[in-house]
Amino acid sequence: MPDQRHLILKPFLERLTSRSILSEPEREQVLDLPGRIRQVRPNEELVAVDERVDFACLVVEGLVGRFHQEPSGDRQITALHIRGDMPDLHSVVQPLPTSALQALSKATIVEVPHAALRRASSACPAIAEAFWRDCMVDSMIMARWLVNLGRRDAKSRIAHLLCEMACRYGAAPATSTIVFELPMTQLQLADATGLTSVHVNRTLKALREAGTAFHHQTVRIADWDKIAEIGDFDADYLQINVRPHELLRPAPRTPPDSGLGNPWRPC
Amino acid sequence: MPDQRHLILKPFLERLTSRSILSEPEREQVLDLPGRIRQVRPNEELVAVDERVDFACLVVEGLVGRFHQEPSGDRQITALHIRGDMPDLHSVVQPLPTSALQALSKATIVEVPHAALRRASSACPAIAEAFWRDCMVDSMIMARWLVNLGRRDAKSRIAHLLCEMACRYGAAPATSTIVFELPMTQLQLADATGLTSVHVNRTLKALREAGTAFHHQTVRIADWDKIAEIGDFDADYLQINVRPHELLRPAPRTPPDSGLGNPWRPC
DNA sequence: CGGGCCGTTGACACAAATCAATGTCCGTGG
DNA sequence: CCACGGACATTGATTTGTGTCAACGGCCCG
Repeated sequence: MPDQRHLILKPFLERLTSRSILSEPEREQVLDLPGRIRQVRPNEELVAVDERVDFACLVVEGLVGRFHQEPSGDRQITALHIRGDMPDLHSVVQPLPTSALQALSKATIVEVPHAALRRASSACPAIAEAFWRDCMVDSMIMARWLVNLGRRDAKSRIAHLLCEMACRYGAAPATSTIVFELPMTQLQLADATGLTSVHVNRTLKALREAGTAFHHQTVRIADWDKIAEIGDFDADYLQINVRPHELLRPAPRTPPDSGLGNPWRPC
Repeated sequence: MPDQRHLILKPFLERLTSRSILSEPEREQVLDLPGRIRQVRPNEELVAVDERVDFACLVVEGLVGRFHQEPSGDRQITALHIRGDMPDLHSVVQPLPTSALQALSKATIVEVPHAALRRASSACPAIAEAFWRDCMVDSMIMARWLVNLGRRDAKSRIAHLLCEMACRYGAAPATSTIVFELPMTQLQLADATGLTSVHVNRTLKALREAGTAFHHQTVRIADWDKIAEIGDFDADYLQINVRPHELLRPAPRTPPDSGLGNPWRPC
């Protein structure tokens, strides 16, 4: 059933090609990746800590998070992943997870064998590079979260997170009212922002006065500029709408070699 | 002067091979990377935001950090890098930085052209994989920092950071007193832990009672177990002393294919 | 109908920020 | 050689943001 498979892998391919340059055969190869579909319920674990995996998870539908559990019982979510994301892509080079992957909502995921991902990436350097780059975008998002937790108060933190998710879902920026589904609870929001669910609740109330509401898993932003300012949000780091050809092609150094060092020898 | 170059690149190669498997010619290729040496003073910027780079920085000596600046003037350090680290390796696939790289102490760095790194990684998939993996270790460290800022109080945060740096410098764990240089100020420590320098000072005083002192850029840990408990520290995530051959070799799926999906076709 | 999970609100406690002053060290220049 | 300025460290008094504890309401689902 290659048709269904293409339907499932298309968002992933689009994610990759939005930031990387892949030729037609390379795209085909991504679309031909095998995988096993799996339906999960809210709070179900996709990948457990210390349990070596031989596949990576692709999110087809729903919201997935990376969870770190403290001995005290406190939890911290360090990443959120939506449809088209492969939260686990790094497990190809790092098969022993140090944190757990868990669904926040009902979700559909596809388990893609590492073997297939490795074959694709070692056969085509461009695919390897695209994988690597995608992992680095996740990393840049995490850096922002670190700034968020380290230097901003509750109102800004939540505003920033809502802005980020609005952009990742493709709903923002926009001049008219923005509405999108964010299938998570206030407690999960607290786990992601390093707050308590009680304080998240109070802060959401305050944000409502600023025209941004989160009710019934739905975010409604009346004034994008305002919430972006509260959250001190700038979407650049998400690398959405970059022009891969413009960004990556211009040769870093002049082709005849830069005179910097040793000549390169093939291995 | 290949001898000097080897001296400089050796710690980097050792970092790579501590977690990845490289053949002899692949190792040679890493050691043959070209680069330009540069001496920097404390607080000097190595890479500025939004300023496209065509090289990656290798830390030969000193301490380097990734800085995010808020409009309010607050700063957050999202990563620290020591000798042998390439804080910038990801710039190979992401040449437009969204945060700045800055020296915390006097430092020696080498600028390695992206062109050379790209040639090495596209010629040898194993090198590409090693680069990718190293970036992912940085990412795992960042995830821990996120837990640190999100869920721990000042004492734990600082304890955790000191533990991490002790391990990365190779000074810990140990049963006897641990002593190592950490060339940063209390203000920089505050910028890394999401605290104020005033509160860092008070917290260091409290940690001194627990047998861990930080004076004159030197950390002295009398009781490793104690400080590790305060910081809720477990070194696993640092991927130090992993056995790459054991971890990576065992084939993820059986060679004759798993029956999961499409046959693989070369591109 | 009842039991959970989630959201909501209030009173209070506390960790960390803020404001402010003083101390120490070190390099520089008179 | 000493005076000076600047960066860093230290300490106290006070404020404030967020956590904690506790109770209640709504809603879905069995």
